[in-house]
Amino acid sequence: MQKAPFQVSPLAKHVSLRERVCVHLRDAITSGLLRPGEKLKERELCERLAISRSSLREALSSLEAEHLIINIPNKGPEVARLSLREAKDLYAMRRLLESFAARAFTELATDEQVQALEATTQKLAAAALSGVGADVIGAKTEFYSVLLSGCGNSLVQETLGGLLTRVSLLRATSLLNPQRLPKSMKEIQALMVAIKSRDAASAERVSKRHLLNAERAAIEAFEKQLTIF
Amino acid sequence: MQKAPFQVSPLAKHVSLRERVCVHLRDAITSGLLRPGEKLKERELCERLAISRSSLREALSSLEAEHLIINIPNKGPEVARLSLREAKDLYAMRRLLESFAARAFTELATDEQVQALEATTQKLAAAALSGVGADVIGAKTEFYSVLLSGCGNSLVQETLGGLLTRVSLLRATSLLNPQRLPKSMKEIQALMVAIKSRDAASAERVSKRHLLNAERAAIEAFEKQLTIF
DNA sequence: TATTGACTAATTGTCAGACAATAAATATAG
DNA sequence: CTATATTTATTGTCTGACAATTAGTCAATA
Repeated sequence: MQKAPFQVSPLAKHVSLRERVCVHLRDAITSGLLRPGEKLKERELCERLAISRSSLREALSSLEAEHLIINIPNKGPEVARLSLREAKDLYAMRRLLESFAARAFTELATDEQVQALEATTQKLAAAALSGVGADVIGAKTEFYSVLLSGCGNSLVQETLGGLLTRVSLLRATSLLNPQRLPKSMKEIQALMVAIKSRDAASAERVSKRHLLNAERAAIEAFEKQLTIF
Repeated sequence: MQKAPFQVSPLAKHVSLRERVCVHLRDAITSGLLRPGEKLKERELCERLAISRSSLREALSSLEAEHLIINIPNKGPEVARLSLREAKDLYAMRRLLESFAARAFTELATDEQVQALEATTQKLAAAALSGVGADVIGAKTEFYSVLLSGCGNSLVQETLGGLLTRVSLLRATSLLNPQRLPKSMKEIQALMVAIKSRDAASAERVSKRHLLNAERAAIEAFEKQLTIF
């Protein structure tokens, strides 16, 4: 080695097992591998993850605090399910935080960050056209990652990130219809325009409208889904 | 020297021990019994709470997810400390959520709920005059309890509740100066007026202004505190 | 004196196993 | 076929263990 690294990569083993388990389960939930309402048996999970019950239960405690799972006393944890009421509350709050983030990003982001956001928007557009669901989800995640990290408020960043994770609980119930995708895409591009022209007030407005539409579509799908049963 | 040993209240046997420990530690933190930066030794806590390490660590996992404590790898958990940056972020988000709650309460609350809020406001005013800190804190907690439970969005209710809990981390560092109390009180009464007259837009405005002032005072105290060292 | 280094003690992260309490599943009686 | 009794599975909690890491001690040396 020419020169020793100034700082050895702080990743990997120095991350506690509990944290790694958290991440793993979180991913499994958002990716739909674990579905809402699915029961999580401790013993089974321990075996599949090759960890002890202590570590698993600590991770579950954290996830429960994030509302990704709920713990039913003496019955055990299961993947959280969103009721219509909760979905509405979630969207209301998301509207609040996300329009704030959009405005703040417009005001604070560096030109490079705006450019990076533009890049993810184009990637998202491409994915939307290609019709590959996984790509759309990935691009959307990336879009929000850039937007949130440039909003200048890491609390909002984290909280909104958590909300988006929970929204993915709806996806697993296929409540986000691809039918809306083109319209949604146009709204996001409108937001991008507002951001590029550094029009904060407009960005906030456009973002709010976008989320109102998204909520309406989700609620509609939700109710349609309920009438099936 | 150890303080008086706390003990987990034995009430409600059907509530898990982990949950009771969570509540207990949360109270200890918000009440200032455990101060920001204070180290939490597992063994010691186990003894004082008379519980096993498993239960304690599960509770700590939850509290860490709430940002009430932070876990330093291989060193153990300690009560969270708020940086200036974090305090600012926190106030920004609080402004967002609390003004929303004020507006929503004004629009949605029943007359009984408005009356209940009015009652807590008067209790708060009395406490402010009496000058007993604990009473003020108690009344304020009650005020927010009524306000939030009437805002029609339990997610906002819970999230904002969590923020308020974290704000109490500043109190422990005596960053909330009683000097501002009279002015703060007037602002709250102005909010109450807006709510009683069912003027939602005004309630939102007044709430926002109130929080801007509160933030300014907190930041000022924060910086003054820093210059001491 | 201050720095280095080695030794010791304390604390955390993780595991394995135990057991009572509770819920689910099954069998048995009416 | 319903209702009760019994078995079984699973959770909630406790105890004890051990390696890995950190903190504290203290002597040796430059």
